[in-house]
Amino acid sequence: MQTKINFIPIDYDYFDYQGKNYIKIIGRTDKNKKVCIIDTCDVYIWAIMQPDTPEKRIKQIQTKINQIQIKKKTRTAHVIKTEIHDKNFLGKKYKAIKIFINNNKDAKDIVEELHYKEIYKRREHDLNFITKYILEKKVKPLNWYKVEGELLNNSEDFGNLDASIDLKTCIKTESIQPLEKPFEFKPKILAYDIETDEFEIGKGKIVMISLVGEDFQKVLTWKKQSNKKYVETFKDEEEMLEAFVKYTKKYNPDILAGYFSDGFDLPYLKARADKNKIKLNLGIDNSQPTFSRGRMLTGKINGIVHLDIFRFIRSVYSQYLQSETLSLNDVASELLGQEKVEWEHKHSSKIKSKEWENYFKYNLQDSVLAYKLTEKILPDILEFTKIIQEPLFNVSRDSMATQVENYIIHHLEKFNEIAEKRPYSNEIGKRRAEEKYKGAFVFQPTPGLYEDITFFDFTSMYGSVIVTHNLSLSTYSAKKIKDSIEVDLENQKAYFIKQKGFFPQMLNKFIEKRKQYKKEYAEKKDAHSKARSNSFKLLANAAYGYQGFFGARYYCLPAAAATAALARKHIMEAIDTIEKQNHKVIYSDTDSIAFTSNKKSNTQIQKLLKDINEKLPGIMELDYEGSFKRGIWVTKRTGDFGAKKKYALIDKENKLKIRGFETVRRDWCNLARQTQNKILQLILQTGKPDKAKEYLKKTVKELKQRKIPLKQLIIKTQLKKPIDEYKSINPHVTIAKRMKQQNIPVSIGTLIEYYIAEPETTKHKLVRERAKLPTEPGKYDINYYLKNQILPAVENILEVFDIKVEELIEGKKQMCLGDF
DNA sequence: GACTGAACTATACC
DNA sequence: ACGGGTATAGTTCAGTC
Repeated sequence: MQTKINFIPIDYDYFDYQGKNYIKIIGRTDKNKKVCIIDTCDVYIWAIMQPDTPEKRIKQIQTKINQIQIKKKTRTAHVIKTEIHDKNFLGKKYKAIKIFINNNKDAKDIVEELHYKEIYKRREHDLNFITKYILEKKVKPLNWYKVEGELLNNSEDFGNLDASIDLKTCIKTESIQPLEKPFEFKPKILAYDIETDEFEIGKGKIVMISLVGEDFQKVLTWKKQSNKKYVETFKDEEEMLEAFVKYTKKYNPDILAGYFSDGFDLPYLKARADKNKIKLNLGIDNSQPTFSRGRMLTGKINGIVHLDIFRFIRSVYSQYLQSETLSLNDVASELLGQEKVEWEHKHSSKIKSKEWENYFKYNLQDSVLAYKLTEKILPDILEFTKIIQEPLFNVSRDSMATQVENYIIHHLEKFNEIAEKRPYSNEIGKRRAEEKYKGAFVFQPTPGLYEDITFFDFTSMYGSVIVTHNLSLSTYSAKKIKDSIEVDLENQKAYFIKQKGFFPQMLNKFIEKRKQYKKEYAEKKDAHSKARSNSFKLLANAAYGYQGFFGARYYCLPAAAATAALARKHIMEAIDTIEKQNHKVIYSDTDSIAFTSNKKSNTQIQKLLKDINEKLPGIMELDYEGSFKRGIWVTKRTGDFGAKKKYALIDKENKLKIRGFETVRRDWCNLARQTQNKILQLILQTGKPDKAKEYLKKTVKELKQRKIPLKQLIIKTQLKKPIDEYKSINPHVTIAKRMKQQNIPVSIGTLIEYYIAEPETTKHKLVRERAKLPTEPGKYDINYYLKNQILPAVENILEVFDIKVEELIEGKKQMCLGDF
C-alpha cells in the first residue's frame, strides 16, 4: 500500500539485506506518531588520479576497477560502476574515479585492490554508512521531510522486518523531500536512575529504579512497601526489571536520559537482567541494549535515543560551567538551582526501616534532576545536531574535535571536495612525537595594586586569525610559492596561499553566524537563537585546537603554529599602540590587554580602540571588555617578579573577578580559599591592607585555638590515572589506596578528600604519612594548615604592602622551635 | 639524616 | 586517543654530602 507522511528523523540505524546496505530511521510524524522508514542509497569511494595521468590511462584503470570482485563469506564484494569526475582534494583540482560498490563494509577491501601508481589517493572508504546516507540523500537529523513509499505490513521485504518492529508504521521509502515549512517538534523525554547495593557493574542487586517523564513519576522496588504513591513494590528484582521495561515501552519516549548512564545505569540493568535470565528488551525491535567499548562504555537502544547527558556536558558544555566537579549534584545545582536529596550510600541490608522513604525520595530526585537537566540542555544538543548533521546519539557523545570534523565532512559538497582520510595509528604516533610549537603571549606583570583599569580583548582571537590569514591544511605550503604570505615560526617559515581555503571559509561562517545569532538573542531572548549562538561559538573556539589535534583528518601543525605566531604579533602590536598613547599596560594573556585608563574619558578610550581596529587586517577585531576600579597583581612564590595568570579585580559594583588565585582552585582547603577571597575583597574595596590584616589575624587565632571545623580543612584532589600508574605517591594517592581497601569505590576522576593530621610519631615526615580520610579520627595539624595552606594563600598579597605574613602567623617559627 | 634540584602531579588561564 | 600551549605550585624522589 502506498502512503505519504511528514517525517522528522531522530535515530538512525542500518542493516544489510541481500548484501546491500539499508538505513532504518526512527522518527515522528507531524501527528506525533513514532514511525520507521527504510531507505537506501548509492555507496561509493574515490580514486584520485595523479595530475598528469593521460585520459586514456584513466579509462584503462577504470575498466580494470569495474572488474574488481572479492569473494567473501556471505557475499562477493564488487564494483557496480565507475564514473570520472572533476573534483577538488585539499583545494587542488584532480580527475577522480567515483567507484560505486555494493556494500560499504567492503570499502576497505576494494581500496586494497586499487594499487595503480597513477592513483594518487584513495578516499572516503573510512566514512560509515549512516554518514554516507545523510550526505548522499540529504536526509538530515531533526529536519522535516515528506516521505512517500510503500507501507510495509507483514511484508516479505527485508525479511519480515516490519513485523519485528513495535510500530504500526514502517515505510519502504520511494521518495523523500525536504518540507519547506517545518512542524514543531518536542521530543518526549523519560529520565531514569538506579540504586544498587554495589558499585561494580552487576555485582550486587538493583534495589530500585526511578523513572521521570512529563507528569510521570515512578520508583520501582522489590525491597520495601511504601505509602508514597510513586513507589511501586514488586516480588523480586526480576519483576522490578520487567516492570522497568514495561513502563519505559508504555511511555514510548524519543529520548531515554540518564546521568552517567552509559557507564553505570544501563550496563548495570543489562547485567542484572542477564543474571536473572530475562531480556532487557527495551528496543523498538525488542532487542536488548548494546554496548560499544571505546575509551568509554556507550549504551545504545534501538529506536530510542539513549542520552547520557553527562557525556555532552563533559565534552561540549563544561567550558561554560563554574562547578568544581561534573557530578549530578554540582551541575544540577549550577544549572537548575536544585540539588540531590541527602543520602549516605549503604547496602540495603543495613538500611533501617524508617530510612527507606528518604532513599526512595533520593532515587526519584536523581531522575527528576536528570529530566530537568535534559530539558534545559536539549535545545543546545538538538541545535548542535542540526548544525553538525550527524545523528543525535553521536552528537550527544562526540568530542569537540569530532564535532568540528563532522561539520566539515557534511559541508564539503559546496567546495566540491573529497574528504581527507582519518590518520592511521602510525601517522598518529608520528604526529604526537612532533615538537610542540610556541603558543600564546603572556605579559610579565609588575606586582602591585592598580587603580582604574580597562580591559580590551580580541573577539574570537584564534578563529579570526585563521580566517584573516587563511591558515589551514589546504592552503599551506612548506616552500615559498607565489601569492602566499610568509609566517615566521620558531625554526622555519610557513607559507599560506591567498586563495581562500574551505576550512577558513567554514570558520568564517561560524564567526558570522555566532555574531548574527548573538544579536538575535539579545533582541528576542529566545532559546532557539541562544542555542544557535552557543553552537557556533563552540565551533569557532574549537577550530584552532582541531588543526593542532593529532587525530584530525585536517591536521596541520604549521597552521596551528602560524595561528599562535600571528596572534602573538597582533596582540604585541596592540600593546605597543596602547603604550604609545601613554597608558601603562599592566597585563595581557593571549587575547586580552589590561591597562590603566589614566583618567581618560570613555570617548577617548573608544577612540583608542577605533584607531587600533582601523589598522587591524581582515576580520580581526579588538573589543572593549570592561573596566575595573582596582586590581592586584602579586609576585610568584619563588622569585620576586610578577606571577602570570594570577590577578584579582573589583568593578564599580564591588563585584570581584578572581583569576588563578588559590580561591579558585579546588585542590586547596576551604579555609585557605575563603580567607584569601576575603582578604582580596577587603584590599580591593578599601585599597588598603589594614582590614585584611585584621581579618587574617582573627582567622589564624581561630585556627590555632582549633576553632575551625574539620570540614573547612578538607583538601580535595582528583585521581587522574589508575592508582598503580603513579610514579610519585602523593597524599591523595595514598588516600585512594586506603579507600580501595575499605571498599569505597575509587576510579579515574574520583575527587579524593583528605585532611592532614598531626604526626603520630616523629618518623612521619612526609605529608602523605599524615593524610587521613575525613572519616578517620585524628587531630588536624595546625602547623601544616598555617604553613602550607594559609600562609601561601595570603603571603604574596600582603607582600604588595610590605607586610610580612610569616611574622603575623608566627606559626612557622614556633613549629621549628617546637620540633627540636 | 639533612639538603636540594629534578620529576611528577594537579589545576588554572585563555 | 578522542582540541592547543602557558603558567603556578605543591609533594615526592633521588642524588649529594
